[in-house]
Amino acid sequence: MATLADVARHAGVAASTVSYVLSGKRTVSASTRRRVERSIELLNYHPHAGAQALASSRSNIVALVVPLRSDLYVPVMMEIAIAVTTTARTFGHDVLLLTNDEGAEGIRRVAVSARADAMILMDVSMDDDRIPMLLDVGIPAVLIGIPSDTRGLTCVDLDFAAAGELCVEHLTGLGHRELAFIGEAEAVYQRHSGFAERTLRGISGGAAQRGVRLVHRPCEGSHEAAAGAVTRILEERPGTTGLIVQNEAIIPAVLSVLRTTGRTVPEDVSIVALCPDQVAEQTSPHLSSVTIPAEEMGRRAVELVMQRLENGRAGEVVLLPPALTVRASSAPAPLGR
Amino acid sequence: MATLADVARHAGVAASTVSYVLSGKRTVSASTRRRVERSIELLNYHPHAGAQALASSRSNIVALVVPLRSDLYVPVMMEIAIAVTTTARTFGHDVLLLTNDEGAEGIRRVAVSARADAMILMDVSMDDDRIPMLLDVGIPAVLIGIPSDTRGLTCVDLDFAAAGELCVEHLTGLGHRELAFIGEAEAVYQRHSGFAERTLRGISGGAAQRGVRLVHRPCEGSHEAAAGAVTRILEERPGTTGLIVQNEAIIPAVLSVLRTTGRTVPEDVSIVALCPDQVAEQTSPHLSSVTIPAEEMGRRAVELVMQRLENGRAGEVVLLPPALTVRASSAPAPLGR
DNA sequence: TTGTAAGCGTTATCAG
DNA sequence: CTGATAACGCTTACAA
Repeated sequence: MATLADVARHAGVAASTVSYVLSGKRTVSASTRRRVERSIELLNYHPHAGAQALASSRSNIVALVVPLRSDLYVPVMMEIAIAVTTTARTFGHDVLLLTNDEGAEGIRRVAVSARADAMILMDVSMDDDRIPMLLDVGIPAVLIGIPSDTRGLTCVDLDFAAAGELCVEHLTGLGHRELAFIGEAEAVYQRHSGFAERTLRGISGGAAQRGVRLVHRPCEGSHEAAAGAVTRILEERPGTTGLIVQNEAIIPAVLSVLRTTGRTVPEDVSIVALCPDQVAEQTSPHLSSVTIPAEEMGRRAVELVMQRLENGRAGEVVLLPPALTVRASSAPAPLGR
Repeated sequence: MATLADVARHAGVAASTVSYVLSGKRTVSASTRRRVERSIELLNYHPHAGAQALASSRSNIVALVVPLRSDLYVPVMMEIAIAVTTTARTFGHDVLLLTNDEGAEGIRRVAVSARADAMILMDVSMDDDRIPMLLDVGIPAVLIGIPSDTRGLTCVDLDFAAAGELCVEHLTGLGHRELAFIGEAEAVYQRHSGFAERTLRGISGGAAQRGVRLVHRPCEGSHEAAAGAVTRILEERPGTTGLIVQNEAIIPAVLSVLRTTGRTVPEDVSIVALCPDQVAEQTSPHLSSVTIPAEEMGRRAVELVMQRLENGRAGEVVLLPPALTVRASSAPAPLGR
């Protein structure tokens, strides 16, 4: 492998000049620039990442911490991870993948060893125990998700409260007066996942404000759990005509159970889902839904973290406004009874 | 941040001694070791990753190239990625996430800049254009998936041919004489995805060998596509009683369509899926299936690549034997007609 | 068992 | 506009 010194010698310039040609941090005359570039080409030179990291104290790596729980919807995680990676590349950064089983210790490890110069965290809970560590080591970071105390933090997330309320608004606008919310697994609420709590809050608030009835049922990812939840809702509140579903994994199961029990969507029951568009369009009928803007969340997270890397200041909280797409699963509430 | 020199000074030893205490590459007397460790603790010392990489020409990073297509089943990809990451950690390595949109160039970039010292590739096609680059730059690599020419390569994958044949064997063993195989999207075959081709080959061969009829229908991920495929199969071959499904995304749709058209599973039609256990157990009825051992594939890939990093030699191809779990979706073929 | 010292390949400061 | 050169923090022969 050719080194910078080799290139300098070959081009007949100083090592620093080669470095500056590469970084553009000072002006270089067109002629020497050309000579240097030619030598780089000829010698097939590529800077050594480790040497750069050492000399510049910049690794050009951003770490991404992904959850390894299986009770969250994987495709959204993956889409965020991919958006983070491709966006990071546009800033000349690579992405280091960390799993959450290392916990706060993983954050320390990567920060203190200077393996990464910034960090993005997914699946943030209201009182996330990684946050103290983050603030302690002082690495620029962005959270995808919003904890209860955001002081000194930069966060980005879908405005899940508004998203929940939007679902309620849509259904009540269609005349539905009894709603049910099939949410995430109980464990998700128990660990105070911000997005789950906020969604619930938005839905509850929206229902209260509009004077419509609401039940909330957490639900595991299995067909059986979904069947149980739907059955119980329809037994306890037979007047229920509007269903809001947040656990993407059980969407097919919910539809299947409704069909089995003789309810037609949307004539008897309307459904609104909180899920990626792709999921909403994979069922029959296609679901009216508030999309999870995974790509945008990943992209914005990188943009924010790069900004922090430049001018240092933190404290921004970006809430992405929800958008509801009406598809075939929601319609005016059936008349009378 | 404390440096190794700081620790050496504080402990009253040479820098090299500190280094050797950390790496264990030469014996250090218990007493000085203790002194050094105490200083490390006290000064809260952590080695600088870039400096280590420069001095040792080892980055302790393995790059993982993930596909960004959406026509492959994402949860499997994610499970592999997570298994790779956690296993890499047990070898003291971190994982750099690369997306395939950088193509072969991304491989070169990471290899020549010494950003990673090894590489794992997912979603390998029979004539993958990244392979020449891999051999050219000479970075130790492991493919998850098996190309047609494996010379000089190390690969690991489920034995998809055997898996396909196992499905056929199971169904014919139950007396089914007319089978249909609902496969991956057309595009997957067109780019010669190894796993898709091998599965098809295993199924075709198994069917021919046992003298049973077989149709193969590629299928996109949408409900509509699945409905179309199932409908067409049952129209053209009304005697079909055994279904093999490889595209995990459409499993709910296939079940839904069968129910809609009045066929009961497994009384009228038996189904065997090639999918993760989790997916097979998320439907009603639970599906008999050959599992995709995602965790094992990721883990083995890392083990193999670490082995290559140590003793250099390549050339191993590891085929994981398939295992079929009988659940509620397969039963003896209906009698006569 | 331990110390010395020469790199590793860049960056960035200081001169010119 | 360009050149020299001292860091950057660690590893690893080579000596002792």
